[in-house]
Amino acid sequence: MDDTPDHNTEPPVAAPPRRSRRKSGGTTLRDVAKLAGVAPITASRALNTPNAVSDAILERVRAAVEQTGYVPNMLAGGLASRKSRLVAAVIPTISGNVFLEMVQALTASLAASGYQLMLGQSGYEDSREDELLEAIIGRRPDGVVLTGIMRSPQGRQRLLTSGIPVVETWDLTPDPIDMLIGFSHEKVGEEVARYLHARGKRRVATLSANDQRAMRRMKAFSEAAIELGMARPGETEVPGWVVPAPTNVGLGRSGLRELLARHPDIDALFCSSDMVALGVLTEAQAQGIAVPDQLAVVGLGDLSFARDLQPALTTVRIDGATIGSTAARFIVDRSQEREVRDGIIDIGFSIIERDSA
Amino acid sequence: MDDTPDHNTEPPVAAPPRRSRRKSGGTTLRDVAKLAGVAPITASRALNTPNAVSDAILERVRAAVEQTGYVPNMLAGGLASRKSRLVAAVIPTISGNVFLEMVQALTASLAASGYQLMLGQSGYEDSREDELLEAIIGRRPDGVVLTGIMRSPQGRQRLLTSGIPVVETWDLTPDPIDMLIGFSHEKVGEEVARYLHARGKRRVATLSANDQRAMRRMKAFSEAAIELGMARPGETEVPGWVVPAPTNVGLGRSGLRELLARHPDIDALFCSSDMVALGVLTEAQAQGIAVPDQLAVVGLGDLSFARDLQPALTTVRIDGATIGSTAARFIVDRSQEREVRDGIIDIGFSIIERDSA
DNA sequence: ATGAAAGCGCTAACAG
DNA sequence: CTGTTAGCGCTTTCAT
Repeated sequence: MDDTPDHNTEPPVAAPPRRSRRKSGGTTLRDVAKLAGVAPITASRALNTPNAVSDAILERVRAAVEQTGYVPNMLAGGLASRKSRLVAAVIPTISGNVFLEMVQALTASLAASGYQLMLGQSGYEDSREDELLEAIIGRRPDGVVLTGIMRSPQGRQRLLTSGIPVVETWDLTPDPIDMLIGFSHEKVGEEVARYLHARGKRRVATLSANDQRAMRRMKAFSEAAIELGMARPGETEVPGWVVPAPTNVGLGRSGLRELLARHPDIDALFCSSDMVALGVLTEAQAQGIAVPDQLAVVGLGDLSFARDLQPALTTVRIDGATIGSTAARFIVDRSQEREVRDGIIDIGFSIIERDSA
Repeated sequence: MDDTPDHNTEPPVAAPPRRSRRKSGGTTLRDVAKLAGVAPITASRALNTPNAVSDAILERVRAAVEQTGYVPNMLAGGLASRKSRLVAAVIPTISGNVFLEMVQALTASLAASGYQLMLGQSGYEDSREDELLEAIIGRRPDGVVLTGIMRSPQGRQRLLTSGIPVVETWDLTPDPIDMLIGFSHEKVGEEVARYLHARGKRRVATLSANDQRAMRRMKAFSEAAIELGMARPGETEVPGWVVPAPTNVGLGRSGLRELLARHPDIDALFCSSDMVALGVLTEAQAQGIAVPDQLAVVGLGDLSFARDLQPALTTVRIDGATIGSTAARFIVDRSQEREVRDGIIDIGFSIIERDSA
């Protein structure tokens, strides 16, 4: 509170040698407005809602922008409007290749609506996911796309209270945080088991990464296989080999060797990713094992190379592109206060029958 | 220009029923400060420069943060401090797999320093790159990582005047915008030609994506091959086949077929990516062509699967992880006003000799 | 070591 | 359709 003497009859003085922050030097909306001879807000409108402005002014503002090379500061805009036009995505890792299609579609769809993607990699560990979350929420993104279900209660809570639209993907849950685009990993396992059973395979096995979702697929696969009678007497589960995520071709090759050493009689193998499956195919070829007759191979992901392998890889297709573009649409709609109907969807999967099984 | 009557002797009234913007409802630094019984700036210091604050206050602020679940708004912080802690990366496409390692390393290294990555895909077209740029600069990132050299003069200019640290990667140029981490595509072509020549191959060919850098590698390869005497009389260049980027396995398979139809006698093939090379290997196997004896195959990228193929793929290794982590370091250093020495480096490449050539 | 004031560059709210 | 004003939530600058 200033102790201005009460006999001061003038409006508060503007004088006290005021400090001033260094101006960035960059062109601001103010500069543009001044040049165009309008108020800053009018220039703002000319850029953001051109219809709300007369043609003459629109023209002048555009010219001023052109002349100055003005680029709006979205940090400032975002702070004022509470719309950052940023969307964060959390994926376990980009190098597994399984999520590429989704990220690709997400980036593209968002860009088409003027949004940018912030990428975070959690590395299959729930702990890092939690850390990432704080960094993400701090940027006040207009949406968050999660790969998988957010398990950690703190994470859920944080996201919930942040009010940011959330899309969980790549899995199903009865109580999503917000929106959801996924499929049932259990069903995948069951269907693949049925698929192999129908093709006469009776001695099936699994080769899986040790991540949550892959393990659930394999468990369901094993249970369905047992149920279908594809088990030796006394066996309660199907032979399996687990490798660390993210998977790669080498793990597929060594995995097959390990499996064969323990169970030389297996006639079909469900792999947790196409990369592992490629490894299995490669090792089988190297060992002179006939695919699919001697050993049927099923992958997951339908990566771009799957159809072009020799033999062409039978695999479970997850439509990552649809997951990505739908997630983008959900978030853009939400962030523009449009209602999102059917924000919880099971996009399913399909077994693409090719030559390896 | 208010027309306040000049007989007004009172200080401007504070009264007029003032509108107020809806508060976000979220916890702000102010709330935390109030709870801790300190000024906002002190709370700010407790969080950002803990050393500048007494232990007692530090404790109280931390408790208040804990209690309220406060998450700093980095948009606001970035606006005030001119540090967004965001770094933008522009890559042609994520789906080609060649840049994955770099993106992976970039994300990880940045995250370790508290920075986040914004991903933009330009799609191998310079035009989209220009568009992206505006969106990027608008967010005032603390750095921009470009894949390849920025060709467009407007783009260069924009970046230059923006004052944002820029790292161009994956290529060399005498006049980079700012920092540079790359290698010579011409040298790659030459070295591969020499490599094949030394292994007795005399009828070499190329299978390349139509992107700028790949084409330059192939051109240099062809010229070196000619120079080395690996040409039929009158030939001015080596046989080649061009496919659209991004490459995939299918293009490799069909590419080999096309090449063989036109030049049945080729004995070595330099592919512009490991994905294409995998396609070539697959097609060769399908056709019963012996690799490397009948046909040597060299890829580029040393993707994770290269070593595990059968035959293991001889390829040109580009250390994407180093590109990514170095770029991250450069940008973090710069953004913290630390000097970056040797900001222009040629990281080279190496030919990884395996079984396919 | 702590605080008051003044913005960063923009847009929401209200008024004409 | 255009303008005024008051912030968005934080940090800088200056002062103590």
